[in-house]
Amino acid sequence: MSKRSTRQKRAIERVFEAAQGPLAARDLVQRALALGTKISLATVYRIVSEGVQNGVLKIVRLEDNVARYERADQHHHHHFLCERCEQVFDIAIPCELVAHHVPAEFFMTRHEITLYGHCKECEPGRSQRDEALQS
Amino acid sequence: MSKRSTRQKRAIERVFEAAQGPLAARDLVQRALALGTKISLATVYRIVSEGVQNGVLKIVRLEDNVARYERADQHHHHHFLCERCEQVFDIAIPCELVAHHVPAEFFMTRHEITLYGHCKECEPGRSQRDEALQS
DNA sequence: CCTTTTTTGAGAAGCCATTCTCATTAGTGA
DNA sequence: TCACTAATGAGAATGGCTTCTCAAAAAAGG
Repeated sequence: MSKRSTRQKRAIERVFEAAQGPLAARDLVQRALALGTKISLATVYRIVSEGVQNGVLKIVRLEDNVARYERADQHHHHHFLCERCEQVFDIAIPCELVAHHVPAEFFMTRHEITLYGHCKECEPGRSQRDEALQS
Repeated sequence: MSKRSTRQKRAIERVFEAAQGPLAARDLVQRALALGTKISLATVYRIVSEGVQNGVLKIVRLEDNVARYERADQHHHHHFLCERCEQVFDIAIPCELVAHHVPAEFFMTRHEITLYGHCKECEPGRSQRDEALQS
């Protein structure tokens, strides 16, 4: 479907390579910008949609109602959502037992374990997003 | 805050007593109706909002981005989302280990384990919601 | 039963992530 | 470099859950 290589696509690719967890559209814009590539939200959505269709990317949805995207080639893992900076980090938790505790009347196809709390960078008090808004 | 006992509030209370898992606003309307009490979405939202403020109810958000509500007095448990009928069921999974596998740079305040698949009532093929739309 | 005041219902409005539109920009192959 | 298209950007539009508005209904206390 994608016929041309563009600066924007290359930037998004680099952003995903450096990512430590799934990224929302707005994060992708921000990080591409940080790499020196101007890109719009519309373009980000176009690029990740195609990635999802190709099977290159996977969508991760947590309870804050924004779609995040991660590379599909990673091994199984879980997520930690920092409720201050709203960043998501990949985490490994052994989950063999999950399957063993599913009642017989359910057919499980997949599971998600999500941790909530705050990350190292975030001090208690106010969110980084708040800080960003003030400066 | 709530000063009067109304048919609607009593119905919602009964619905929560019979529930096997968290319920979305539209489910509450439906089930209250099934009990013979007409109620509007607006009223349901008002009632559950107050319940959440009082600490009687808790909000559960899964990846389908609708708020569901459950009684706050339950012991810790997890959820199974049937991707056909979109109902959520309570499930118990031992989760002591979760806390032990959190990397030191994170401060976890809570966790969620969510299972996805389909429930007993739902045969593969099409969703119950689709069926409901057709009839 | 009556009055007072809260609650409800229906639909409009709000909110926000995501998608669409279309004029402009920029890959690509020659 | 040129011409041809595909891709992008800005902002408008969409969609769906949730909240608001306000006139009408219904608790509650005489």
